[in-house]
Amino acid sequence: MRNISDVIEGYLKQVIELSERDHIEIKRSEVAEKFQCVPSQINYVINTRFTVDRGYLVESKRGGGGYIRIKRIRLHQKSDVIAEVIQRLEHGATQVMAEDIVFRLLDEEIISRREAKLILSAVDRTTLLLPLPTRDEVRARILIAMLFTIKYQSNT
Amino acid sequence: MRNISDVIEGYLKQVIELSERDHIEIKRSEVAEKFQCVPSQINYVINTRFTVDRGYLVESKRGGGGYIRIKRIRLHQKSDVIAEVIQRLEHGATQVMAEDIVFRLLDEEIISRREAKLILSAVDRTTLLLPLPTRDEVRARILIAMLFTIKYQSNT
DNA sequence: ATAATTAAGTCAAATATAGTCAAAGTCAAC
DNA sequence: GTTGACTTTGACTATATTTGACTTAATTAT
Repeated sequence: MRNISDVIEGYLKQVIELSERDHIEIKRSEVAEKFQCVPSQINYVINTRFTVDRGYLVESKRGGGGYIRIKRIRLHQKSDVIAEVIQRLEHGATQVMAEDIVFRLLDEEIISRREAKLILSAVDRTTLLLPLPTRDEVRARILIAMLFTIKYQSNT
Repeated sequence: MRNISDVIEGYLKQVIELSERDHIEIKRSEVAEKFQCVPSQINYVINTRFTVDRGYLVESKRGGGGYIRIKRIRLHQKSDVIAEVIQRLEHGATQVMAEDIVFRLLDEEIISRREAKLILSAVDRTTLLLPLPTRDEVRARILIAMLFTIKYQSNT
C-alpha cells in the first residue's frame, strides 16, 4: 500500500488526464476530505509533485470560492540553452553578464529583439539602483525568473 | 462553483461590452436583488475589480434616481496609456498594482501574453526578495523602465 | 425651509478558503 | 539501532468574500 501523498498525486494526475481543458481546479478542503487527510497535505503533494521542474504550474486563490488550479506546461524547444544559462546565473549577475546572456538568447532566436530590450531595461543598474552586492543578486533573480517563464510556456 | 463577486464582475463586464455607449449606469439595489445579495456587495465588487489600474472609472449619485456609473477607459494611443500608467507608478508599485497594470496592457493589446508573463515574473515579490518599502520602489523602477522600452521602440 | 424618503457609501465582524512551518512519525539503508 | 529522507499532522497565519448595522447624500413632499 502506497502512502497517501502518492495516492493523491495519482488521483490529481488522473483528473488532469481526463480533463478536457489544460488545467483543473480543485478545492483543497474537498480533496483532503476525500482522502481523509489534513488540508495541508494537499499543499505538500503539490509542492513536492507538481513543481515547475516536473512540468506543472500551480495558481490558487484564498477566501470564499477559493481554489487551487493546476496546469500542465510544455518545455520550450531550446530549454537546454536556457537551463545552461540559468546555471551560470546562480551566484549573481553583473550587468555585463546579463548583456552577454541576453545577446546570446537573441542570437539563438530564443527571444525577440523587443524582448531583449525589455529584459535589459529591467536589469540595468540605473533601473535597479541598489548597492552592490545586492544589485547583482537581484539582477540574477530577475533574469532567472524571466528565463524560467520562457522555458516553461503554458499550453494556453 | 464560483463566488458571487466573480459572477457579478462577469455580468457587469458583459453589460459594458454589449453597451452602445462607453459607460453603463446601474442601480445598486437592482443588481443586488438580481444576484440575491446585500447591496454593499456591489460596492465590494466595484472596489476590487473596477479600479483605475484595471482601466475603469466609477462615478455615482445617491438619493432619488441614484446610480452607479462605470466607464471603461479605452485609450487608443498606446503611448498615452503607457504614460498614464507610468505616472501612477511614481510612488512605488505593489504586486497587485503591477498585476493590474500588466493585465490591462495585455487587454489593450499593447503587450503580448508572453511579454506579460515575462514582466510579471520579473517583478514578483519572490523574485525581488527585498524588504519593504525598497521592494515596491524597485518594482516600480523596473516597470517604468520596461514601459519606456515599449513606448519608445525604434521601428527598425 | 424642513422633514421624509430614497439611494449609495463605509466599515468591521463573520465566514470561507488556502499557505506556512516545524514537530512528530515512518521506513529503508547502513 | 542510528541516520536521514520523506511523510503526516496541526497550530497558526494570510487573504478573499459575505453580511449587515450604521452613515451620508440627493431628491421629493409638506
